[in-house]
Amino acid sequence: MREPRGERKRRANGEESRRRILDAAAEVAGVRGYDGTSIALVSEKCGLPASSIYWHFKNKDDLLAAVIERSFDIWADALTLPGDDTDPAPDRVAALAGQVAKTLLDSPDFLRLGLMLTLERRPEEPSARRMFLQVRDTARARLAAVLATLAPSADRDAIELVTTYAIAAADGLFIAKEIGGDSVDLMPLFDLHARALHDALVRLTTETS
Amino acid sequence: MREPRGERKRRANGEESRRRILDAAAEVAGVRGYDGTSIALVSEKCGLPASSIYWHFKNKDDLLAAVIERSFDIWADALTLPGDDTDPAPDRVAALAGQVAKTLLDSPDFLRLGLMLTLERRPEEPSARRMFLQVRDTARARLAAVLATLAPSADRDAIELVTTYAIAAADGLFIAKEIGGDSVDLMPLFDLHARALHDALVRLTTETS
Amino acid sequence: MREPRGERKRRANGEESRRRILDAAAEVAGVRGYDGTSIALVSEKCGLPASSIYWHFKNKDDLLAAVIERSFDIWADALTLPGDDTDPAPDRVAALAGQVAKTLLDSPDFLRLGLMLTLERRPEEPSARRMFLQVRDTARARLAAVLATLAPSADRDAIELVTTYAIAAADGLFIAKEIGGDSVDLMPLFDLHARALHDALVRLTTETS
Amino acid sequence: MREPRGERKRRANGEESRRRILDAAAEVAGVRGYDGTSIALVSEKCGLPASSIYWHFKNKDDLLAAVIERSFDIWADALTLPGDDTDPAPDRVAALAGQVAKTLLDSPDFLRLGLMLTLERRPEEPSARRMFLQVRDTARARLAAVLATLAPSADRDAIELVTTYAIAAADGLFIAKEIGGDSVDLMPLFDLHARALHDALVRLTTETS
DNA sequence: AATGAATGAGGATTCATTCAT
DNA sequence: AATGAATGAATCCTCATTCAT
Repeated sequence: MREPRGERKRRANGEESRRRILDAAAEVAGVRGYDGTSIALVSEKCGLPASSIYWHFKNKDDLLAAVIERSFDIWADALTLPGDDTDPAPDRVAALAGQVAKTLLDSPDFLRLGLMLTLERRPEEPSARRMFLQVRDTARARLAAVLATLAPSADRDAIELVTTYAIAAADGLFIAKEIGGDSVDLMPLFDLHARALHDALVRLTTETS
Repeated sequence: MREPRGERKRRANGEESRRRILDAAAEVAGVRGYDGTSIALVSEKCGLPASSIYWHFKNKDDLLAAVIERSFDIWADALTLPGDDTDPAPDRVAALAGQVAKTLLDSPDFLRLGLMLTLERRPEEPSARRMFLQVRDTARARLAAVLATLAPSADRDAIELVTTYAIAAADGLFIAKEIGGDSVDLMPLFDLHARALHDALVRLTTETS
Repeated sequence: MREPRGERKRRANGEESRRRILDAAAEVAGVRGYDGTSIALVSEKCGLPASSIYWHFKNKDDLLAAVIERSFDIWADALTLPGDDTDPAPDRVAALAGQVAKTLLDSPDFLRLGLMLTLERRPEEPSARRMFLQVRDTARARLAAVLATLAPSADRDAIELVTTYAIAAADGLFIAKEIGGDSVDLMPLFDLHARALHDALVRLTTETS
Repeated sequence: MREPRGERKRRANGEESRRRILDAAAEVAGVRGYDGTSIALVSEKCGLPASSIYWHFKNKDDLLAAVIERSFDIWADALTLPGDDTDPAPDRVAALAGQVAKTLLDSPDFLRLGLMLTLERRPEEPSARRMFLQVRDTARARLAAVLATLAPSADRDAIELVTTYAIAAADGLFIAKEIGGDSVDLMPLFDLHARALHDALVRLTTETS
C-alpha cells in the first residue's frame, strides 16, 4: 500500500532496540526530568519511531521506571566496596566515601533523575519514583550494614541516624557538584564528609559503651 | 492591608491579583516542578483566567522567577540568625543549624522548587533557575561570613569548603525529610550536622594556625 | 514570534463559534457515530482549530452530549402535537404518527446518533448516551400522557406497554428507512403503525372496563 | 470435535485459532461497534497476537464481516420456525413472534452489531455492513414467504409492507430491551406485535379480496 | 486592570497493518 | 500456522501564548 521505503527495514531485534530506547531515555531523563522527557525526544535520540517505544514499554511511566532500575544496577555494579576487615576504620570510611564520590561522578544520571523524581509530587505517583525509592532503600540497607560493622557496639537507631546523614550529605554534595561544575572539587568535600561520619561513629561507640 | 473597610467587595486590584497568582504558582511549582507547572493549573488554583496571568507576568519563566524570588525573601525573613558574639562557638553553630532546619520545615516550597530547577537542564536556562542560583549564592555568602567569624584564623578556601559542605548537607537533609516524611526526625540530624561543622572549623583553626 | 497571518484573525465571537462547532459535530456524529466522530473531522468541518473546540467544550464526550441535547430540542420543537380533543381518536393517533414520521425524516441526526449511542456499550458510559436516554425518557413521558387521554379507562401498566411498543416500532421504522432509503415509503408504514396502536388502545379500554 | 483424545495439549491448529478470534471479535464488536472494535482488543481477548489475526483474516473489515456471517448462522439455526400448516393463523403468528423474541434475547450480538453497522455511514462502506444487509435480506425473504402463506390472497406489495413493519418493530423492541434491561418484559410486547401483524394480514385479505 | 476567545505546536498514546522469521 | 517487532498515521487533549475588547 505504501512504498516499501528505500532504506532496508532493519532486521527486527527486540533486545537491541530495547537497549537503545533505554539508553536514549536515560540520557534525556537524566537531564530533563520526568515531565521534560517527551517520547518524541526519546524517539528522535534512539532512531525508533514513538510507536515502537510503546511496543517495548507500556507507557512513559513504565519506560522511566525501567530507566531507573537499570541505572541503579549500573551504578551499584560500579560501586565495589573497598578495603577489608583488617584495615583501620577511618581509612575504610574514607575509601568508601571516595568510591561513592567517584561513581556519582561517573554515572550521575541515576541519582539526578532519582532526586528529581523524589522532589516532584503529582496526583498519581509515577512508578519510576517508587522504583527509585525502592532501590535507594536497598542501597541504604547495605550502607547501614557496613557502618554497623565499623561501630559494632552502636545501637540500631544510632546507626540509622548516621546512615541517613551519610546519604543525605552525599546527595547534597552531588547537587553541589551539579551546581558548581568544575569549580567544585568533590574529593576534599567527601574527605570532610568521611571524617564527619567517622567521628560520629566513634562518638556513638563511646557514648553507648 | 490597604483595605479601608472590611465589608466592601474589593474591586479589581492589581496588587492583590498579583499576590494570588504568585501564591498559586508557588503552591503548584513547589510540588510539580518547572515543566509540571502549567499556566492552566495556576489559573485554576488562583481563580483568574490564564490571560490575566500574562497581564501580570511576561511569561511562565518570568512568573516562576518571581515565585523563587518571593519564596526566598519569605524564607530569609524567617531565618533570624540567633545568638550573639559572646556565646561559645559550638552553641552558636548548633543554634544556627537548628534555625535553618526549622525554616526549611516551615516553608519548604522555596528549596524544593529551587532544587528541582537546579537538577533540570534545558536548552534555554529558565530565568527562574538563574534566580534561584543567585539568591542561593547570597545566602551562601552570608553563611560563609558567619563561619568566618567562628574560625577567624582559617583561610578563605577552607571556609569555602566548610560552607559548601554545610549547605550541601542541609540540602540533603531536606531531601531526606521529603522522602521519609514523619519517619525522619530532622533535629538530631541537624545536631549531628552542627557537630560535624564545628569539628571541621576547629580542625581548620588548629591546622592553619 | 510567528508571522501574524495574512487573513485577518476573525473577530472572536463565542456564541457563533460554539454554534458552528455544534453544527459540524451534529453533522459528523449523526453519520459516523461516537467513535467515528473525530475532533479533527469536526474541526475541519467547522473551520476552527481543534484547540478551539476544547475552549468551548470540555472534551469530546461533553461536545457530543451537547449535540444530543440541542438535536433533541430542535426535534421536539418541530414536533407540534396535532389535533384537538374533539377529533375522533383514530384520526388523532394517525395524525400524531404522521407528525412523528415527518420530523424523523426532517431531522434524523438526533435519533440516528441516539440509537448508535444506545447500542454501544463502553467501559465508561459517555455522557452523550446518558443525555440521550434522558431526553428520550422525557419524550416517552409526554407520549404516555397523550395515549392516556385517548384511553382514559386503561390502567397505568397497559399504557406503558403501548407506549413502549409505539416508540419501539417508530425506532424500527426509522432504521428501516435508513436501510432502505427511497425504496421505503414511511407513510403507509406509519399508517399501519397508527392502526396497530389504535386497536391496542381500544382493546385495552374494553378489556379493563 | 476433531480431538481424538482429551489429554494431549493441542498443537497449533488453524481451525481452532480462527474460532477463538471470531469468538473474541463477536464479543467485542457486539458491544463496542465497528470503530470501537480494535484489533488490539480482540487480540487481548483471544490470547493470540495481532499479527495472527491478520494471518486468518485479510483485515479488520474482513474479520467483522466474518463475525456477522457466523452470528447470523447461529441465530438462524436457533430460529426453528414453529407450528405447521394446520394450526390456525393467529397462533402461528404469535408462536413465530415468540420464537424471534427468544432468539434475540439469547444471542443478541448479531442484531446489536448489525444495527450499529446499519446506522453508521462511512466513506467506504465496510463489507461487514454489506454482509449484514445481505443476510438480513435473506431473513426478510423467508419471513415474507411465511406471511404470504398466512394471507394467500394478499398481493405482493401488501406482504412486503407488513414484512417491513414486522421486522422494524422487532428491531425496535430489541432496542427497547437493550435500553430498558430487566424493566422491559419482551413477551407481552411481542404478543402485542403479533396481534398487530395478524390484524394487518386479516385486513389485507379482506381488503384485496 | 482584565478577560473571553482563539491558535499552532506538541503532548502521550493507540490505530490498522506489514514483514521477516 | 504463527508471531515478535516495527511503523506512519491518527487519536484525544494540553501547552504557552496572543489579541481584540
